[in-house]
Formats: sequence, structure tokens, C-alpha cells
Amino acid sequence: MPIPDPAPSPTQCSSCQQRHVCLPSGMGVSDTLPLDKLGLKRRRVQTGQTLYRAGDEFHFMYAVRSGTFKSDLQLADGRTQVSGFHMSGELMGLDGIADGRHASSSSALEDAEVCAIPYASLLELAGGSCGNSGLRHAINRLLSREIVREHSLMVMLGSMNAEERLASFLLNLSQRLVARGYSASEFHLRMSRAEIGSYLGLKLETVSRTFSAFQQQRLLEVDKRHIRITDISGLQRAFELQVH
Amino acid sequence: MPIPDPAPSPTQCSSCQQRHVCLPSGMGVSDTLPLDKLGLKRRRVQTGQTLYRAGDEFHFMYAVRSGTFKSDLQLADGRTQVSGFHMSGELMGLDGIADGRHASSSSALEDAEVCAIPYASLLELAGGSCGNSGLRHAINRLLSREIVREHSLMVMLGSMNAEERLASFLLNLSQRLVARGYSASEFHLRMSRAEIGSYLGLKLETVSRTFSAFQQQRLLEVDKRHIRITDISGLQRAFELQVH
DNA sequence: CGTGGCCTTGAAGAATCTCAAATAATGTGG
DNA sequence: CCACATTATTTGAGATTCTTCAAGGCCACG
Repeated sequence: MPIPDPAPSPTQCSSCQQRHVCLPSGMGVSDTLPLDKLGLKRRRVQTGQTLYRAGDEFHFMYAVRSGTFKSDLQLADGRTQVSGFHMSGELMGLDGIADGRHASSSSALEDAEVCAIPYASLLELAGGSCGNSGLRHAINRLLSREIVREHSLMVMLGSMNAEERLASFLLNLSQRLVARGYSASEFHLRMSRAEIGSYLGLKLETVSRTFSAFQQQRLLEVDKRHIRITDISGLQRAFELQVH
Repeated sequence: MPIPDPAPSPTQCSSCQQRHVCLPSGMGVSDTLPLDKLGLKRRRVQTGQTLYRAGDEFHFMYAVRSGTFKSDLQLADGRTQVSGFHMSGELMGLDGIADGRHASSSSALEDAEVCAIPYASLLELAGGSCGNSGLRHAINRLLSREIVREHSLMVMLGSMNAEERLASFLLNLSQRLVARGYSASEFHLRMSRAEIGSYLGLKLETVSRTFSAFQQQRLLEVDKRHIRITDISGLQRAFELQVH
């Protein structure tokens, strides 16, 4: 029962609150202004609703305006693996450029809103002014950043134990929340234990046990999805890879 | 004892053997021709030598002309994790765009040769003709493909057991070799058990044991680094994720 | 022919998973 | 507003997979 999206007024990148983390990030003002010409449409997505599915034709990248998303990959046998959580200012759907179809699915973990960025227009804009290398570089950088983000994920999955993975996950969340003006030490998880587990390559029971272990070590206070980090540096120690 | 690189004559993309898999891949001829203007320099890299290191300033992307490379990520404690193996036509160094420094290191597993692609020139070329959206799209697609490639790695590391990982690795290798005109079923591994293990998130002993297990199951014949796949579809079954 | 690197194999140990059950939180329909 | 079904989370105990430690073999190379 998808509810038709209302169509709010177009959005200007140059005056957007998220411009420092979003698409315009790192671009000079002169490069940012042309982005306003895109006349980005917004779209609301309710909790649990899907923004796009793996296999869908790729036409838009999406920038999170508010709320939280998860993206997941489909495995051959139908199961899924969470490949990322996305908060305001972060871009989603970059994997669709590769072959014109989305390679992952994205759905909202809470009521959310996105900007839909038409890829074709962006491509045009990046060359149209016959010298907008700032925008071209910015786009490349965004894609490259996604590669780097996945690098750390690979390291996590390939070389870390359960405690290191969860600590790394929480510290990363904390960092991104701070960048958005929220508390570094106290926050509400938008995702379930199962989703965290899928993301970290662990079973949900292991995630739950590791939360309990951190609590016993007085690193965290955990009340369901409410987290309070009581010992950040201790957590950072847990995150540092142990030498075996 | 690095040996100074000879400087062979510049290379033309439009007439290159690798053009169908490399940078020009998927571009029309009209988009490919301008690439020749880059006047790409080649560089020889001997077995074991490093092409670039994590932290080095990023100026070039590299296309493999011949030979095989591995790239690896540095962990906080100094250890490394292999993040990819690269063969002819494949691009390396894309993670450096993100912040102007290489995020991984690359070294040759056998004597090799690369084309060095100056990023700045490429950026210029992508807009200079005031309408070269084909090239812009091609660059984005290359970056996006790298994202998709890392997706499958993440699935492998997050959801597969040792047999599935090794089977998936061998089948992927086989596929890429076929695309280059080599045998699908018989090939020589350029990397050690330890390097395979690092890539697959396994210890070298586990890799070795899994090779032995495949041999006992009559899926492979293994003689050190020489591999003969005797039952491709059996291997594909092992690769398909088991439903537990 | 000895040395070092790489690979294989065994046995014991550790980490994580599976299965199971209890509890808490949430939503539903009456 | 309550009874009930459903979902999320925690925790325990045993099974499984992978790792660790250790030893030995093979091969290339000086």
C-alpha cells in the first residue's frame, strides 16, 4: 500500500543545511551555485518503506535530508545483507551507475525525507559550463569516498572479532552523530540487533552478547536501543585491533 | 633497490588490446579517441615492487597492461589485508580520489606493466570538449563498478563460510581469465596461500585445508599454485550459499 | 647440499553459531 | 482498556567452524 509521495517545492543546494556533508561538500561556492539549477525534488519515505530495490533502473542518486536508511545487498539464495546505514547528508544509490540498475536496495528505518538527484542532469551539469571541473571532481570524490567507506567495512569483516566490530560500529555512529550536532555518547539506535548483526557479519545473538559484555566492562549502558557510552577511550581500545 | 623505470613510448587507448575492459570500456569510439591525447606513459614494475603506497599523494590511476597486482589495506596496528587482485585491463588507485592520497598500496605479484593515467588530465579531458558526457559517465561507471566489486567482497566476508569463499574466489578468477582468452579450468595462481587467506578473511592453513577438501571432493586438482577445475558446476554449487 | 620460503596436515583450543527458552515490548481486535 | 498474538531482546548450553600451535615435507636457489 505505497502512499503517493507529496511533491514539496524544489530544494536549493546552496542554502541547504546539509551542504557541508552532502553533494556540495568540498566544492567552492562558485561550483555549488549551479547545483541549484537541478531543482531537486524531495520525497518522503515512511518507516519500513523502500526507496529503491536492487534491479530497479537507476535514474536518481538520493541524498538523505532527514531520517535514517539502511541499504542491503541480495544474496543468491534470497537472503539479504545490510551494507550500510545512512543518515542526513549522506548519498545513496551510487552503485547504480555501474550498469544502470541499482545493485542494492534502500529502505527507511524511520520516517525520512530524501532529495532525488537525477543522474543525467548531474552528468550534463558537470560539463555544460565547459569548465566545471570542480563539480566533476566532487562527483568522483563522492564515489571514491564510498569505495573508501567499503574498505573499512572489508577490514572490519575480514580482520576483526565481534567486540572490535561492534566497538567500531558504535564509534563510527557516534562520530557521524557528533558531526550532525548530536551527542557523541548518548543516542538511540534506529536498527535492530539483527540488522546490526547482518551489517557486522555476526548473528543477532552475538551482537546482543557483545552489548552485554561491553556493559559488564562498564564501557556502555544499554537499554534496548538506547545507548550511553560511558568510556569512549575504553571502547577505542576495544576497537584497536588486538595483536595476537 | 628500486630500479629506475625505463620510459617507453606513450600509449594510444584507441588501439590498445585492453580497450574493451579498460578505461574506454563501454564508450563509443568518438569518446575513446580523445583519450589518445592523454599520451599515457607506461611503467614497468618488477615482482614484489610497489606501485604506490597508502598515504602517497594521489596523481595517477593505473591500468594494468600485463602481469598481476595485489592491493592491500593497512590496519591500525600495522598489519595489512589484501583488498584485491588485479589483472590486465583493470584499474587501480581509484580510492585515492577521495582525499588526494592513496588509501591502499599496490604491488606486483609478477613482472608487470601499467599505464599511468594522470587524474588531472582526465578531469580536464572530461569537460574540455564541452560535451564529453560519454567520458564523464565512463569515469563514474568505473568508480561505481569498484563499489559493486567491493559489495560482493563484503557479502563474501560477511555471509560465506570457508568453502564458499574459496569457491567464489576461484570462479571469479576463472571468469576473468576467460574474458582474457585464457582457459577457464586451468590456471596458475600468482598469489600465495597467505595472500588468498588475507583476501578471503581466512588463515592460510584454512585456505590450504579447503583446497585439500575440494580436491577430495573431486572438484579440483591442485598442485601448489597450479589449479585445474575438474567440476565447475560442483564448484558453483559449493559457491551457492547454503541455506542453514 | 643446506637453507629458507611455502605449503600441508594434525590436534587442541577459542570464537561464534545454533537451538532453545524466558522476558519484555508492541500492536491488534474485541 | 484488556487479552492475546507478535516481535525484539537476552541468556544458556552444546555444536560447529575456524584458528592456533606445532611438525614435517617439498622445492628453488645459492
